[in-house]
Amino acid sequence: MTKHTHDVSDLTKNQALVMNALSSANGPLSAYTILDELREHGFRAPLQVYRALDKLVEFGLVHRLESLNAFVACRHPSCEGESKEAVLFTICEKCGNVQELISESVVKSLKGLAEEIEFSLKESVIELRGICTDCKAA
Amino acid sequence: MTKHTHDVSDLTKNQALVMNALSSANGPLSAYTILDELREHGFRAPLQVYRALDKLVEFGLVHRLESLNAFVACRHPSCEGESKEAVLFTICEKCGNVQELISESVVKSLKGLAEEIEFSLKESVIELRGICTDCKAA
DNA sequence: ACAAATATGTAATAGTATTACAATAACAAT
DNA sequence: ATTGTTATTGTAATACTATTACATATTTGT
Ligand SMILES: [Zn+2]
Ligand SMILES: [Zn+2]
Ligand SMILES: [Zn+2]
Ligand SMILES: [Zn+2]
Repeated sequence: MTKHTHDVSDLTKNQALVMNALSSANGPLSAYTILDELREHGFRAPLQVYRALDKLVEFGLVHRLESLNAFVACRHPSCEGESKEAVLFTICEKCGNVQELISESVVKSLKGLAEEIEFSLKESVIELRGICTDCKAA
Repeated sequence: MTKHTHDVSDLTKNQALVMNALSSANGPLSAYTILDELREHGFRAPLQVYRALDKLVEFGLVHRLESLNAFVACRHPSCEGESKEAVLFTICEKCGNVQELISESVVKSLKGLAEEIEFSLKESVIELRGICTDCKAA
């Protein structure tokens, strides 16, 4: 039986390297950017990155941004388990800044909708595109 | 000044061909699937498809499904203009069925959230993954 | 020690999207 | 009609993203 919580000490070598690359980045990274950063640590092929990413996403430590084809370290205390239905991102189209949030009100309306149309919701992809506060000011 | 409404009669030859391919499909198609279908009509290169898709998406006649890397004809009377903030999709992970919806309640909570965090929302990507009614029954 | 399961290495390939440049067609204004 | 302008199309090459297939190594449980 797999454990239901995960921290860095649970990770394999490659997973830890990828996790570290994402954690120390100030925003989302593409798989190939991660690969390039980890070549000095022995990475040679995309699959090494993709395999690690698969696991990290499964563990809830990393999120995939579908509209960017990129990955970002989770900034929440716990996005594991059920909260995959809930997490959402804002993406600034000017500066690229990405913010991770959970909105109870959004979750509620989505679950209500799903129930209404009898759709068995497993996971929500919610990516809000626009201009962030900082860029509006400037 | 560009017109604010678009129907098939406004479209260029390539745009019309791509629109027709998507309209007659019963679900989303990838750009390369469209290309293959249109080879018999003279299409030779991906760019012919992507250029048409760009315009069709801009017109609101076609939506891009980010989590599928695919495109689908709009099934709504009018998804043009402001409603890009509002449209959402359910995607059945079993049968691949895609449904396009607008939920006032979801729109409202998203706009409320955006206002709260002072994010200037231009467009929402909302793709709900799960199991559709038909597949639950079976 | 042994078997089973998990993780890793490597190469090849498949799938998605854009850049660059040339040619053509559509359109408006002389 | 001719010119200048813009939008559209054609084509090739390239870049970016992700998976399949197969071999090897490591970890885990007994
Ligand atoms: Zn998270
Ligand atoms: Zn910004
Ligand atoms: Zn629509
Ligand atoms: Zn289904």
